[in-house]
Amino acid sequence: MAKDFKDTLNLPQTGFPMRGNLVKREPERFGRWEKENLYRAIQNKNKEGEPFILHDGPPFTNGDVHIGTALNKIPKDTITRYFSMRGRRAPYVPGWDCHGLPIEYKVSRELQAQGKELSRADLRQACAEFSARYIETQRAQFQRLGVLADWENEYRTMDPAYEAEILRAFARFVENDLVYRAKKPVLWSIPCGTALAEAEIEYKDHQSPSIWVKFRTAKDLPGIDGPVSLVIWTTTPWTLPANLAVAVHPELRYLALRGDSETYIVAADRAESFQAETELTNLQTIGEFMGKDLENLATQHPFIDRQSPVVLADYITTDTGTGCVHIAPGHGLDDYLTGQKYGLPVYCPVDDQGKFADDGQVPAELVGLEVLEKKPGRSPANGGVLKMLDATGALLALKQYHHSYPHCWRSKTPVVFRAVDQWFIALDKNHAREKTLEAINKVTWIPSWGESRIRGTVASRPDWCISRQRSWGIPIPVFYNAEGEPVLNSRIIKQVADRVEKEGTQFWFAEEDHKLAETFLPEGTGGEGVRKGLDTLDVWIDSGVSHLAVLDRNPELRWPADLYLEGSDQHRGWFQSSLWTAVLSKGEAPYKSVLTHGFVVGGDGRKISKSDGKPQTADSYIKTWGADIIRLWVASTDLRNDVPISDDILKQVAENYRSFRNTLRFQLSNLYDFDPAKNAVAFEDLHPIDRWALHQTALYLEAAEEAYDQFSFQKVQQLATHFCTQVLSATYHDVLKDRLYTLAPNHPLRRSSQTALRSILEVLVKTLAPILTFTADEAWNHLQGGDDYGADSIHLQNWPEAPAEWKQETLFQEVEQLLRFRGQVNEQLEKARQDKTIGKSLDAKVVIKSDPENPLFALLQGYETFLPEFFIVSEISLESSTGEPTAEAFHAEGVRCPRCWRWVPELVSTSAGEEVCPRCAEALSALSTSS
RNA sequence: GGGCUCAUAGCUCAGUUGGUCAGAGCACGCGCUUGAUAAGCGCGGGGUCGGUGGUUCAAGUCCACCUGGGCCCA
Repeated sequence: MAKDFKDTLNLPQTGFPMRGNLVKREPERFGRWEKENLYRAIQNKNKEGEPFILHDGPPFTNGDVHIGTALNKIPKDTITRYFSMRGRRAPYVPGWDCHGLPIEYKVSRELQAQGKELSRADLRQACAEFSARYIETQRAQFQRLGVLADWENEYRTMDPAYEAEILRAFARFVENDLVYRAKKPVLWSIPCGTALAEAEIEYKDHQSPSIWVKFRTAKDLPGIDGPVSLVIWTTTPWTLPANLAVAVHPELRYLALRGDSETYIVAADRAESFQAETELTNLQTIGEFMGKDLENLATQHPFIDRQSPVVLADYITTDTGTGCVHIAPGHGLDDYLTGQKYGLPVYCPVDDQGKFADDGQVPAELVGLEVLEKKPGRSPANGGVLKMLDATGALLALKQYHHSYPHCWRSKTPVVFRAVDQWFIALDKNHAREKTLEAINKVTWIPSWGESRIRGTVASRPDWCISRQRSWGIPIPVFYNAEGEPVLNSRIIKQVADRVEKEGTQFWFAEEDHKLAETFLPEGTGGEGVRKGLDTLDVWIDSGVSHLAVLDRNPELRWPADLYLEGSDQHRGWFQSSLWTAVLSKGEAPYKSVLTHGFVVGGDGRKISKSDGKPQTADSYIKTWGADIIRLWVASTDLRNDVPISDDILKQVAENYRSFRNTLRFQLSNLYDFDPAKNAVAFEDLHPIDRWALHQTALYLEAAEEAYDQFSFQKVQQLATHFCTQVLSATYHDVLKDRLYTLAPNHPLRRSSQTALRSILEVLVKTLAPILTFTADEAWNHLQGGDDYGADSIHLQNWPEAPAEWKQETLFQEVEQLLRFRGQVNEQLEKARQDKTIGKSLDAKVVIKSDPENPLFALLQGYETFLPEFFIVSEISLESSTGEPTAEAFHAEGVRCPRCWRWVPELVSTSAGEEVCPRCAEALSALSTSS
């Protein structure tokens, strides 16, 4: 019998499945968006809107999309979708960073494994193909994340037009006289005759001679009789001919140790070890200084007629050595920087072949000796230096030293630090640094500490070294005459740029030197022996001028950008390189605001590394969870900090997703017979509970909007979760079921609720759309036509608005009070359930007793007829008593209606001879007359 | 080692200018429902707010130091 009644109910109906099957179905939906060119349609919709320009930072095209890259791309998509719904013209032009060592390195390795040696031009071709391949891969992977962008007009730093812009920017720097040439130490592979980057270095165990060497002070020290020496320790004796200084730590204590005939100065913390290693006995401490007291003291080079001053360096540690450090600015980065501070030359007497040069300073005995080891541990240069030290008596001790030492990945030989001519951009000329710091002031940094972070990097960075001894990049268009003098000229660079615009940079590498010189050099200045430069530009220039190459050139965009959005590592990287190039060329920052996010870490809060075998590509997560789950994960976390990911976390996100999905599904399924045009109820006729729900919806919308405006997606997610689980599912929807299911389809109360539900669903689905792009679109189509796909996409809709009338403060406060009391009622119902007095709450009658003067009681009385439905019980009895209102639950009296399951005093017969409650009888009668 | 930064229930997070702020959701436990059902509802147990020491009548909330994590440098 009961089953028959079930057929007379208005039970929910929908084709919107409970389970999303995201992994399988999302790609279909994205395919549709592509086919219908949804991106373009959105741009057309907002053609007249106020622009909001998010400028995309280009990812490296050297592998699959990392989950961390997804963390960057998803918020960008969310933001542009949100602004697009708000009617702003928010184009999203994605880009790719194509040049650079990581790619060149990978390609070189692959070629090496195949036993191939390619020319520079051919290697570049292979790199270009590699990059192009990964652009295809990554684009598909980004699209799989639901990223809707102008993929037809994406920018690539290896596009000829883009490359030309890089060169034009460079030409401007040259024009402004900012580019200069100077030596700087780089890692150098002697057999390969080339500079190496950190990525091309392998660390291996190595045995080096470690030596303790005396640097005698040029003058005697006051209070100390006889000769005094600072003792340095080094494992690279061959760098001693290039020694120009001895460094000490300003804040370390140093001791003067008296031996038989002379005095040694070493750090106090190293004195014991010094005595042990040098086997000097009977040393007595006769003096003590702070390192800073020694500054500028002159010492004599042990075997060259030259003085080496004492300088200060705060990177000195007391882990090894003597606390006195041999400084050769041409042979080490620290040494170089220290040398810069003290105005020391960058002296490097070792030539390209790794031999001591005959420069008039290197002792004749050493000239021509090779640094590279002939046999393990046998470097002719080291041997020569040791001999000289021995001869002058400067060598205190010699020990073999085992340590990890950098080796060339290709030749497997130890690398050396060696100063090479490089190109720099001067950052202090024309007050560029001050201007840049000023520009930082005008930018909005989110979070605010981003400002101090970039300020620190900008203030402290040395001049920008822009040349790289690499192949895969933009050539620095410079010529060298027979004497090795560079010809750097903005006019030539611009001419090269014009040709690059037509055919790319490949010709520079493919064509012979003299032919290039004939083309670009003024007549008569070419001649014999002219060489083209083979250095490439630092790739940070490539991406750093994107605001010029993209924002300025794409007519849909504009300069400066409203927003840059990248990981916090980019304060030193792209944010900074873009800032400098913008200030140097336009005098202002290229962005109005900068939003940064943290990094993906594991569930334990530690960084995810390849070695612990956890998945790292975005695809690996998409394959098991689907894009909307990953997008919701992004929206669930505090992006400003580290963002943890783990299976447990994603499981939790998936639960959260299901609660959204089921909320949408409940609303959709209860609107199956609702046509707003025909069935909508006027606002003033809506039932109080429906108006309360609309008030809640207005509050939710307001808050969600504010959160979106602040890019606080996490807050959106929390608001939406609370709205769905608490406001809707646990309260509003639960209360509504009785009237939605059991009343006649056209009953005013049912239509009232459906009217509200429809409005609420629209707000909910739209506010979720920027995050749950696929699911929101799916739900929207079901709402429109009752099917998976429709002509209309949620992403073409405008942001919802809550009519002012939705806000009914008085009524809202009343219902909120009732809700608080509902908590008390639920406690009593629970008690009755535990006592087995009732099962479902509809089995209950609730007696509420109170002092009749109590305002809450008065309120309850005002809503008396609604209370059974509101508390989801069969009967409410309001009784006078004393004190605050209290509730007590009993089993309901009377009989249970087999149709609506409420307990009523008595059942009535229908025309069909069935026994139901009067309300159901009415509903059944309405049904039979309508059918 | 330096710059910036984070640390609240098992998990993701709220906690404005210091004083009922120790909260939410999820997970977990116990029930109910079987007319949102690989769903829904109710109730409940969980935290000395990373640690130590200060400032204060009063501190997750301010200060110092320490521990651990992250990004970037060295």
